[in-house]
Amino acid sequence: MIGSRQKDLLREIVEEYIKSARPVGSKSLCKKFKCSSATIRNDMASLEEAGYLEKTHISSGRVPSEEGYRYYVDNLMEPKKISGEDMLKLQTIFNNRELELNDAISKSLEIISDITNYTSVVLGKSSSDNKLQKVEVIPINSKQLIAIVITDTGHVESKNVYLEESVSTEEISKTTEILNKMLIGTPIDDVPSKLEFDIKPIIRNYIQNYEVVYNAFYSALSNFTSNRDVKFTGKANILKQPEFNTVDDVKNIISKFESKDMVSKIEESDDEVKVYIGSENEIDDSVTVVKTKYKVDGREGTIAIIGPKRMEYERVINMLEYLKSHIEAKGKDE
Amino acid sequence: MIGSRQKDLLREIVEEYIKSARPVGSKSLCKKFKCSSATIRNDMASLEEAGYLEKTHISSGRVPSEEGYRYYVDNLMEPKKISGEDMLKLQTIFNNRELELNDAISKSLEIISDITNYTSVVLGKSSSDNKLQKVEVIPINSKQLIAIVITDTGHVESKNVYLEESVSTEEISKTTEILNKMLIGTPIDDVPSKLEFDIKPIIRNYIQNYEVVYNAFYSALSNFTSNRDVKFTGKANILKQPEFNTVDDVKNIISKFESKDMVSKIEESDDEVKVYIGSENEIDDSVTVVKTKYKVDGREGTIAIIGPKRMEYERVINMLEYLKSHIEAKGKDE
DNA sequence: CCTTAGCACTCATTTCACAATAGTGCTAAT
DNA sequence: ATTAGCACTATTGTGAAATGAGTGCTAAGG
Repeated sequence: MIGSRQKDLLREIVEEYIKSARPVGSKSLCKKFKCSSATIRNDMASLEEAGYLEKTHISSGRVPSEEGYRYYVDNLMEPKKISGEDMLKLQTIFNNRELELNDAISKSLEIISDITNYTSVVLGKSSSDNKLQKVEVIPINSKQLIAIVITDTGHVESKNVYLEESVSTEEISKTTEILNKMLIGTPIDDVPSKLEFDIKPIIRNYIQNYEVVYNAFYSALSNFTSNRDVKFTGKANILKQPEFNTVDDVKNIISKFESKDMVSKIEESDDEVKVYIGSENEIDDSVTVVKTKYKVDGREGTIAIIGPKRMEYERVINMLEYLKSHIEAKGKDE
Repeated sequence: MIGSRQKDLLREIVEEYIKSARPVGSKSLCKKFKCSSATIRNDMASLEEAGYLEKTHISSGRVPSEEGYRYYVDNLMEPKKISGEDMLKLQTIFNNRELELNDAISKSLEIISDITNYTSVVLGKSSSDNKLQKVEVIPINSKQLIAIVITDTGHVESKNVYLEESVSTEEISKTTEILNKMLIGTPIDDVPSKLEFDIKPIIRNYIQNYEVVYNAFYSALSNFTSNRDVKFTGKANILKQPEFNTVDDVKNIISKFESKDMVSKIEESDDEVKVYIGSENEIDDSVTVVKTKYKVDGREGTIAIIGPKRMEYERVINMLEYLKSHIEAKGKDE
């Protein structure tokens, strides 16, 4: 248990450190707490004992520990409204009806990244409860087709289909007809199994060279589900943060950003804005990831901000909340 | 004019520096040239006079200047075949018939980036001489449609269309019919002007609320031309090069990579593999960009390798040539 | 029991001097 | 044209000394 003045002290230290990026010494807090540096030092010692503060070396000022930030985020931070200035910059984007939702999201994150000097990430995918609305097949030549899948929410994806052997036009259109008849309304995730168990037996009866056709369509239609994309904005911005002041730090964080399995590391399943400090996230111990899931008709995804642990938490959390709500509002009236 | 031994010397110095990344001293070259370090020094002085060599400080060994690299690439480098090892790694990718061309390109560049520790870039766009093959329009609700454009080479793009006011289904399908009748076979670049001058007058006669419909389709169909995409692979790899050994160097090059107008900086219009050393390229004075344009039915683009000026020129040039020819070969038989 | 003044102590940072090293340019001799 | 010899010069590394910010602890006072 820590006392009430100690809470104030912890808050003050965290906020000061967020501003200055320098260890906070006892003397600098005297005026604010109207007491001597020795008193502050005593409280600091308790807070260190409790695990909320750390020293960089034996005679340095104090720096928040991971637990310190966590305590600050959970208990001390006062939920401010998003600042008028920040809001203004984001607003213009969402007021622009011309902009498509995806572009609006990208643009917003660009702005957030620029004004905060953190890195932002958007991960999008088509919602798994999308339903298939139509399959179009367009022949390019005797061995190549294009399959186009449209979902009920207006998402379109196309895929080239290569046939091992030539197949007649009638057989293709026959297959397409069957596919449409049987697949319309099917959730996109269920398409592969439906193809295998319901469609395959039927095609077999109608189509001569059914294996060739079936295989081609199977590979074309079953890859739609896992379509995700990670987009980073402002990788260079986070490097402006003073924590990245050695070559190795910089190289390390850039490599982490390039990592292949970023999707799984970023993806968030919680609707709230969540904060993952240091070792709580999978990217890197030296950063904090603030993220949330958004969901609008037909699409869902994660938006995230990556910054140093010494991050402007209220500001970032507020901006993400604001952004999430605007994405979802804009999504609805599109 | 520089003499024959001096050419050999320049070649030797460039190659040694490429290997070691350290200024090359006169003593280290005695055995190779069977003469004393003083002789080498004399020749070095001439080469420096001629602008091909530089010193990092008054008493350091020599380093190639930009002109030195240029001379090396143009006159001294002996065009080797691509090494068996390098080739093997790339071959397996192009032998895999499953892989789509775009994926094959990405994968190859990933490999090149990994084995060389340089950064690679692919910039793709649909070829400007593509022709429109079909326009599909699919209604989502009374105010939203999806327009799908397919080109003769099998490229598909879709765009959401928002109508300002509700328009009847018949009017939409009527418009679609007109569009298809008049636009099939039109080069994709010519679509906007054809819309304005040929189609608009016709729609006016058939469609009641023609302005709403026309505007929606115009904005949907005229944005297809400029669809390009830059994809970097291995941004972190180039940082392994010893030239990036200060925080500022690293931050600087990463910022350059993030720059918005990368498309124009990377895009190459020459079919040959071209080398842009230092200030010859638009990215950054400290790097060399080796790039070439590739062109296959329906698509064209640029592949590029970015490395330090101290780059393994023959190797990179060979790999790019190899890659380009394989891309174009694979493109043909798809 | 909480607060505070005082003091000894620690560690990071900066500065300076000094030696070692690797290279050059120049001159004079071959 | 080549080379041996020598003076000269930056860079790199090392170690010692000075500075400064900040702590922990003790003892005294509310």
